[in-house]
Amino acid sequence: MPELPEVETVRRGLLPALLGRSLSRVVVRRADLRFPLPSDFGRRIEGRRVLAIERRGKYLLIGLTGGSVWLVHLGMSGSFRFGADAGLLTHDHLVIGTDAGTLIAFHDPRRFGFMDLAAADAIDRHPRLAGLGADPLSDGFTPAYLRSRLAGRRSALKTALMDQAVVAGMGNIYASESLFRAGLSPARAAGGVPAHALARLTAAIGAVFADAIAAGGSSLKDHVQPSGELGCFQHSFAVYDRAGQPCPGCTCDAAVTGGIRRIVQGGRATYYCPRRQH
DNA sequence: AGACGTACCTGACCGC
DNA sequence: TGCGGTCAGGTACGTC
Repeated sequence: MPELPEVETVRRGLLPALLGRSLSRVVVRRADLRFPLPSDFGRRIEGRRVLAIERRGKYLLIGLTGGSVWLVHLGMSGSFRFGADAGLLTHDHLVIGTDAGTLIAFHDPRRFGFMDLAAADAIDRHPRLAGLGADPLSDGFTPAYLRSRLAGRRSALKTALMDQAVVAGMGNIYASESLFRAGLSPARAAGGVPAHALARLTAAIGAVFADAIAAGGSSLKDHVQPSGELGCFQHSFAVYDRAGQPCPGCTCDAAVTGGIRRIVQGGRATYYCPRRQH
């Protein structure tokens, strides 16, 4: 589930429950996520107060009193779940109780998620964050930036966009969606895209992410889903997982043209419209 | 440095 | 109903 828009939605959902609160009780039920939790993880965050919840790319940065930052990556299947007081589920690996009485579980069936603790004054040098490219919601994400990062790259444009050093927070779904919105073929050589097309792409990425966050935010009004999960919302995609269907606004007959095409790039599924993306 | 394949883990789904 | 194969929105790491 989690690409940038989902992580941002999770961040916003966690804010009212955690900001300014103490993590009064922390129970580690499974320490072996994608990587082992830091030693004494539970003891080291227990009793700390949450000063800030930020996001860089797909990483959540939860600033705590005592000068440490709790770093969270949701991996492929991680989520935070309210309502753990009604009972824990399989794959609730971490349970947090706040001084307001809220219980929040970190739930991750595939255990591709991971966490770390870092010193706040050295957070920029954290190995997971140091190599991240510009976040598309930041001022630094410009056509000129994208051009400098893609220059000389021979890989396919879609593959390059998913490199976290190029677009922090880009994932497989929104890479296809952004390229559709920009009218660019995912198979183009990344280094050969002209400036005017990169300007379109920069805007398309921003718009696709903004729309997805808006959709998440609106469906998150009650901010606890029926499942109790944060950040899981229905979102309709223009091309992703729609092979054979007509793309939005298409005038051609999908039965004749074949509609949206699915290809595999770097082992990942890519969806695009061969007639409207070049 | 960049590009590519593989590994990690569980669950859902499909065809037989 | 059961079983094997395939696929899934993530990153890291070894190798070329």
